[in-house]
Amino acid sequence: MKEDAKTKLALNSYTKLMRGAESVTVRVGRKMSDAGLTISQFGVLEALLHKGPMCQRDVASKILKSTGNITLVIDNLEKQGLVRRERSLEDRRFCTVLLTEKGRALIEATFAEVEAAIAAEMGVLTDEEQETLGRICKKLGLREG
Amino acid sequence: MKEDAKTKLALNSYTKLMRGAESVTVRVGRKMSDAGLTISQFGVLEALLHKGPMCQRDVASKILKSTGNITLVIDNLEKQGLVRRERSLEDRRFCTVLLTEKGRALIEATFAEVEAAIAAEMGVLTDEEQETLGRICKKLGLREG
DNA sequence: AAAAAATAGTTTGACATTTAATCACTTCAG
DNA sequence: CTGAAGTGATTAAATGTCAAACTATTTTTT
Repeated sequence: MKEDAKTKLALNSYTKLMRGAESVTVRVGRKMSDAGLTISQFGVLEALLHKGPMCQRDVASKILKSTGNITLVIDNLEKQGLVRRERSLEDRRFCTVLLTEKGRALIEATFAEVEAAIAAEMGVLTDEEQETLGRICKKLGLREG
Repeated sequence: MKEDAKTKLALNSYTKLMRGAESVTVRVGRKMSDAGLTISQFGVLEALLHKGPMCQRDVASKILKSTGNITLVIDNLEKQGLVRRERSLEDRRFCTVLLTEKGRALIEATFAEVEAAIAAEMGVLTDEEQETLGRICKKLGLREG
């Protein structure tokens, strides 16, 4: 294959990848905003639900965002009474972030809806296509840089 | 297949799709920020380069952003002298957005780099994988809602 | 022609995001 | 023990993002 055609193929599949991912993100994200949560807020609550309380640094790495960002996201969640900060006593640099009851109820309900939405989105693909997509995307994500 | 396993498969391929897309976006985006452009700014300049001058509404739909957003992005590009607005004389509601010479030079150089980066990213996949990925992602992007 | 509807763009307000600077606290070396 | 270096969190500044309200202009209705 000529270099030119190779580049064309790459650009083409890149564009479809981005459009497809964006498309799914928007539609799934709607479930989160219906619950009054942004994507980041959802990510934080979901991490706390499934991994338990953790410090902000861990939250940040879990949802792939900067720690500066997390401070603000957690500020906003705290204002809504969905999470609570606890300054660690052993090492006072750390904050442990915990779900409140209200936060737990909200994320449990919302997570179920989001999960259903994801299943519906991916459901337009056959099982085999989903497996293939997963395998190919994993290759794309592996590289460091 | 049980419903539960189906959901699991969907969540799994969804996660890999998002991680893969994010990963590629970050690495390709680095080429843009090296040129002092944000992803949105790059998108606007690229549209103008390849489609010619157009009004803001068309720019917005081209890069899938809101018109309120485009106003700001173009404001910032204009400040940097990369684009120019011209209020249409036939219908004064429209602004035509044009590349300046400086803008054209910058986007031509940057586009070449980005194109190369995309080719490199997608190059970890075989040609067949790229075709398959494109086909599957297209299915994901088609639905409305 | 006047009123109503539609359209392009702008503004505003709330949140997100990154990078870099800074603060608070802990650890470690001398 | 004390000063330096390291680490978690916060803050600040710049940009982006959307939705919703608003302005200006044009088109459509009546």
